Parts: sequence; C-alpha cells; structure tokens
Amino acid sequence: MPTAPPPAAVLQPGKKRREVRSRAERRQQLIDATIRCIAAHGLSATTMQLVTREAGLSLGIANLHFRSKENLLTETLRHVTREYNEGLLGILGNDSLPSLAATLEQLLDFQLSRGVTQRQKMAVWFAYYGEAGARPVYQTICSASDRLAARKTEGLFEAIISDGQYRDRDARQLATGYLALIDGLWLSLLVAPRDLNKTRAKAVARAYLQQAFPKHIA
Amino acid sequence: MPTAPPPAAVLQPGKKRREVRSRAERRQQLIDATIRCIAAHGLSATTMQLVTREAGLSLGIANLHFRSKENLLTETLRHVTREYNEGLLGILGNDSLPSLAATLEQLLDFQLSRGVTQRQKMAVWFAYYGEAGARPVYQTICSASDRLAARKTEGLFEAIISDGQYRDRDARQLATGYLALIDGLWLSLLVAPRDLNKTRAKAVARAYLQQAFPKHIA
DNA sequence: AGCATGAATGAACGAACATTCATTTATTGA
DNA sequence: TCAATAAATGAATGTTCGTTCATTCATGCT
Repeated sequence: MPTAPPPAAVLQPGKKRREVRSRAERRQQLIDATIRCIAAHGLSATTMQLVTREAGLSLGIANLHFRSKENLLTETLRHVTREYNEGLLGILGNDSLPSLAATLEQLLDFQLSRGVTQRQKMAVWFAYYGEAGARPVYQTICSASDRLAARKTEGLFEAIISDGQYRDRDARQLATGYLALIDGLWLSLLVAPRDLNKTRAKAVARAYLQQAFPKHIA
Repeated sequence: MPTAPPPAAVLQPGKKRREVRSRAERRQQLIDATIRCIAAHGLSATTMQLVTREAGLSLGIANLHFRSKENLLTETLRHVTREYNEGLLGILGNDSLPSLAATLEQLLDFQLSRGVTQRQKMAVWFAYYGEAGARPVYQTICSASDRLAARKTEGLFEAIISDGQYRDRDARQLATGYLALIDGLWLSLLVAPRDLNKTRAKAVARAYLQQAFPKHIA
C-alpha cells in the first residue's frame, strides 16, 4: 500500500499558529466551550470533537488537560455549581445580615437575574439533572449544592420570621417551597420561554415571598 | 475463506421459543422497556441493545416496529406525556366541576401520588427536559403538555377565586407558580430523595394552596 | 396437510465515538 | 545560540453504536 504523500512543507492557508497557554487557562477555555456545546446541542450530542473545535483547539487537547471526557464533564458541572454557590454566598454568606429585607430582594434579583450567561447555565444545569439519576457523581455534586442553598435560605427565613414575629411559619418548609419554585420557574424559562419571561417569573417568586413575609417585601 | 459451521439443528439450551405478538403489544412492550432503561441508566446510556434486551426481545425488533431509535424515544416521551395528561384531564377535564375544594385536593393528590411508576416517570420526564433545549421535537411535546396543564389549572383557579370572592388574586400568576412549584418538588424528589419525601413535598404544595385559597383547602 | 404471510431474529456493516501517541513546535534556561 | 522541556497536534486505533436484511419460524387460510 502506498503511503500517503507527506504534507507539503509550505505554510498551509487554514493553518493556525500554535499557541501555548498555561494549564489553568486551557482548562477554563475547554470548560467554557463545553458549556456552550451542551447548551447548543445537548449533553448526549456533546462530543470531544465538538468541544475542542468550539474552543478552537485540536482534538487531543481535552484528554491532555482533563484525563477523560467523563472528567471534563464532571469538572464542567463542578464549575457551574461553584459559580452559582459563590454568587449565593456573596449574598447569604455572612451570618449577620445587615438588612433582612434588602437581602431578600438581592436573593430574588440574583436567582432571576438576566444575563446571557445565565441562560446557558440553566441548560447545563438541567442537562446534568436529567442524567443525575444514573450517574452518582452528578448526583453528589448537584445535591451538595442544593443542600447548601437550602441551608442558607432556611437561615435567612428563620431570621426573617424571628424579626417579623410571624406566627405559624415554618422556615424549613418555606425554604423548600421557595427553592422548588425557583427551580420550576427556571425550567419553564428554559423549556417554554414563550409562555414565561423573566419579568413574570420574578413577579411569581415575589408573590410567594410576599405571602410568606409581607412585612419584609414590597 | 471457510464459512462458519452452521448452527446445530438441536435445540440450544438458552434458546427461547419465538413468540409472535401484535404490533400494538410490541410497541407498548418496547416503550415500557425504554422507560425502565432511561430511569436506570439515563438517556445517553440508553442503547437499542439495552432496550431490546430489557424487553426480552431481539435487537432488530425496535427498528421493525418503530422506524428508528429517534422515533422510539419520541414515542416514549409522547406516551409518558399522554398518560400524565389523561390523569390530569380525569380531574380537570369537565368544565363544570362538582366541588372546587374536592377538585383541588384531587389535583394535589394526583400530582404527588406515590407509585413506583411515578418515580420512573419523573426520571424520564427530566431526562427529556434536559435535552429539550437542543431537540425541537422534545420541546414541542413537553411544552404542549405544559400548556394544557397551565390552561386547566388556571381555569380551576379562576373558578375558585370567583367562588371564594378572593381579592387581589391573579389566577394566571398563581397557576404558573403552583405548576412551577410542583415541577421543582418533583426535581427535588428525584435528585435528593434523602432531603425530601413525598409527604413533606405534599405539605409544601398544600401550604402554597392554603395561602392562595384558605377557604377551599383544610 | 401444505402454502402464504409477515413477525422475529441476530450476524454483519458502516459511521461515529473516545482515546492514544509519534511527531511537531513554542518556550525556557544555560 | 542551542539543547532541553513541555505543550499542542491530529492521524490512527479499537470500540460501540444504530441500522440493515437474509433467514427462520409461527400463524391462519385453503
């Protein structure tokens, strides 16, 4: 069998100059590309070729910086989760909250904030949720994040109940309901954006909080 | 090249007797197997081999009764969706509702009913939701079902508001919130069953309805 | 009984996939 | 200036997947 002719030594037109970057930079670049791919094509259609092409890099690079595709996907979920948790802790992090009413408003704004990013993140979030039942790793990461949000929200609600001297209110139950409501609204925004926009979603969530804590929200 | 030796004419031990069934029966059998596979292994790991083996049939059968894998998956989603919609219409179907309070209770019971089935169905539901952003067919089926539920729930809430002469209540907003809450509770039940059981989930949803319609629910 | 019909089977096939690694190339330090 | 080192590349590899179809066989009709 004749060997393939060796590529010409001349500079090929579509050839990009090879660039060297640090490990951290490449990892971030690949995670970002993975997020875009999942949002655009879904988790099952996200291939190594698609991701690396999206990142503008060569095929083998993902296996170089992450050991495997499985690892890349896990790290991507971890990144999205960490980002969300950091945003949440920026609001609910300190145990002594200056103004409870303002904090409540901030929480609402954060969870239903605009931003192109957020839309992509929602798609990623639910793509992994859909597979979580079958993949223990995803389940662990997701539920750890959920538990943190639940704990912090519950803490805020307890403080509000105490401050407003509300009667017959269960902080845990209200927090569970509120977070489930937010999840459900996200899902609707993702799947049926025609029937629900962010403004209406925020109004719905606000109504929930108003019913629960009328003295703390306008 | 020597041809492989023909299989012995004797009855092989692991050989099952071939059984012939109607097209409808086989389709249902395969859809049920698909649901079990998705719930157990996730959508991305659901292969034709897995499904047909789960159904106890041969590999080629799925392509015989459904044209393609894509079609099998679509029909499976349609089946789950139809089943849910029928249950919902069984409660909210007739336009003149006998007792609004009883209907509200039935709706709650239905949406958070136990049953092993329901757990598998939830897994299927969210597996498709996760891919819906990338697959227009899934999106169409899901959002059509969601829209029906929204319309019927809104109708019930309108009747209740009118009956109870509630002030400052928006049926559409309350219905959006209630359905989002149910979706969110389902997601929590699926992903973090340790943190939320069906009894607590029902209590949370009930609390929402109590806040909205105190005269119509205990 | 013998034949016609079509459901059922599973080996075979090509396409697509993740992964590997020999080679190329940028960067660093002597 | 020139090795030495490490990052980046992409052709090649082995595997797995969905799909096909020649063959087998159960069933109902004549």
